[in-house]
Amino acid sequence: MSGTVARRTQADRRARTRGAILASAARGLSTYGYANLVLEQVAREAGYTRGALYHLFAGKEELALAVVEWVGETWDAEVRRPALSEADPLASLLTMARGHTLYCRRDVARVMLTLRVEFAGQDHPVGRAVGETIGRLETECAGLVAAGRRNGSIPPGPPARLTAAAFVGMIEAIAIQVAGQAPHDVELMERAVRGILGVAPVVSPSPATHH
Amino acid sequence: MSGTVARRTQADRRARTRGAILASAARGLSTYGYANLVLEQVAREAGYTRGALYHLFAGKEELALAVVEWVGETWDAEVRRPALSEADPLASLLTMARGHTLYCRRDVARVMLTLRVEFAGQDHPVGRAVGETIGRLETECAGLVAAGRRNGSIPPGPPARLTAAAFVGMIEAIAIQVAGQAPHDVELMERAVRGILGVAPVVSPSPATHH
DNA sequence: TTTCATACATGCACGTATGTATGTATATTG
DNA sequence: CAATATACATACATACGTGCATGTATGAAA
Repeated sequence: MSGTVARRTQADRRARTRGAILASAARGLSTYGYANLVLEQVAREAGYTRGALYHLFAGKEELALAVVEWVGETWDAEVRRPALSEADPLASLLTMARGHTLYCRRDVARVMLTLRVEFAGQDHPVGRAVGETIGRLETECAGLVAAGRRNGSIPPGPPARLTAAAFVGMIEAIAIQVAGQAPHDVELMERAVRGILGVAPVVSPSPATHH
Repeated sequence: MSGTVARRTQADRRARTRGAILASAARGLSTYGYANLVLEQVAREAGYTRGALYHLFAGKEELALAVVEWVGETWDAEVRRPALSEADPLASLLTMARGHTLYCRRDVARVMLTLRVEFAGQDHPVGRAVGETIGRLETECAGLVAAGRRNGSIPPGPPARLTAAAFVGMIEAIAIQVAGQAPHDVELMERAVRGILGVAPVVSPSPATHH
């Protein structure tokens, strides 16, 4: 009722705190990775102490898992679903790459890459969670590649699953590498995707152009 | 003189031990990263204890720096120099990408990527060393891109420096993503490089081909 | 307004990994 | 073969961060 924020319900308070800590943890994981992440700092940057953090999350591992899930959901909504709504498989893949480029202009975007690299050689719940998320994405992209090849929009090439793996790893790398360098980030991303899929460049590759 | 290894000079002994620890540390950094690397394990896998390690290296940081230098040198000899000996800039870039793909079939290859990701957001000597190495490489690749565009083998596109950054980040990612999946790793790598550079695919991209 | 539950803060115990100091074996020099 | 330096092992001190237990304040319910 009142315009002020003075009167707040417990549930709202809890959710707000949880969100702040989650966002802080996402930034921290992006920047420092899991091992170097110090919970004291996470809590302080969110405006709380470790007490609040341990009240809302069972521990460091649960916190990281929650961040992974959170980032995964926003990525799903902002990148994956819009891409899948395209009619053509090739268009879906290109839209996904473009969307990811825009998504990566924010700082939390590195979370997945950071965690995946950090836990690549180990058997850790957080690493598994990231791996499963990426794995599902790869499977889906493999389906798009296969469909595109069937309908002729994508020429044949290496196995769809492997092509999809290269596609996912590549858009992750490029997006971060050239993040924010608009408009070239999108341009380079599209070029790379077309390259991986074996689709010819949009601009005439012929040297006969007027110049 | 004698064929046995029983009689060994101190310098030789030192160098051998140093090499073993360096190799072990490289594997460890590849797999676990810097923060998760535990020196006890590094020494043990090399056949020594932490005593030997601390006798040869000032500490964890110096060890990591030595690994970075060591990996950088092998990469320089096995990938960069052969690539630069190509006549055409485009050929150089393609050879570099191919060479890196083969290089990444070994386990130590991840070292650079792992460290770069881990120290991306921080100001750490090891991170700086990696960053400088990659930076020099990017500068060199930017020169190749510019040269290729001048002589017409590479079509125009985003700024050379940015294109080079995307190139380097991408070959790192793809090589690791599809490492060892011969022969598709090389195929996907070449496709991606051509894509980034805007060069048309080798196989006829025209839909008019016989099918 | 009294009572309870929940959000959050503070302080301590524990494990773990680094770095260093000390001890022992192997190689070099006279 | 003595004497010394160097390669390496072992033992200890220290720091740091997590997890948990306890204490305090704020919102809900009677």
